[in-house]
Amino acid sequence: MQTQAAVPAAARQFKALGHPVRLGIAVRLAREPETCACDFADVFQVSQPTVSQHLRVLREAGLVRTVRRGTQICYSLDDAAITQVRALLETLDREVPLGR
Amino acid sequence: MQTQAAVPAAARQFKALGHPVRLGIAVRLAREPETCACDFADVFQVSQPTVSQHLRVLREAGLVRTVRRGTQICYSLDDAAITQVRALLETLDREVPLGR
DNA sequence: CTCCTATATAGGAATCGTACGATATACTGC
DNA sequence: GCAGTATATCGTACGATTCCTATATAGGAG
Repeated sequence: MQTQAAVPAAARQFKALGHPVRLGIAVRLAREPETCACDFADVFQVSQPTVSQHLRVLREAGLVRTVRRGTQICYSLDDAAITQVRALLETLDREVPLGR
Repeated sequence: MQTQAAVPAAARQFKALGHPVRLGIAVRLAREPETCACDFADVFQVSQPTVSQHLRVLREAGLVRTVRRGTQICYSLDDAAITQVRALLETLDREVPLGR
């Protein structure tokens, strides 16, 4: 039973996803892994430092990984972390299906 | 494809779950539906008004429903909302399983 | 109506989050 | 080395969040 001790860590992850720009970044990374940081500023209409800061929040929550590719840095979702968040959310749900 | 427009609404829900007390309340409500508000103050070691405020955040995010039962007010998770959050999270996950 | 319990709201203090412009760091290519 | 591009960090302003105490509101019992 993870349910008790996992709460603070999971709360940090939910918090990280709790901003439209960061959730938007996550959604985009799901569709297009290894997206480089520079692409987000245009898409979300915020400055480069703001993007960088949001990426840092996601990184510190363990939700994304990075790979340097020459001068640019490419971000991807950390599948293990996403699965973990999903797992907690499933414990909240009594309408279990949705399995796709 | 909900993915685009659903982001701001979902971000609000993630944000609501992004606090240890509120996530803790949600976890507890999953195990014990119709828990009355007064029970939470003891469990989470915060004052009654603080609990009330956290419950308000959850309510305004659409994550919980309330039922008045005499002088006390009982909270339950809104299963539809939880399922919705889960759905968005599944679009982030490539390791689909976990279906229980 | 009065008293008691349960919950919500108001007000305020401390802290955190979010955005920006300016600047620093890191890599590439010459 | 220097110049250019890509990211990160610094500094800072402003608004939001979180928690408390004090107070208001709502319902039940007498």
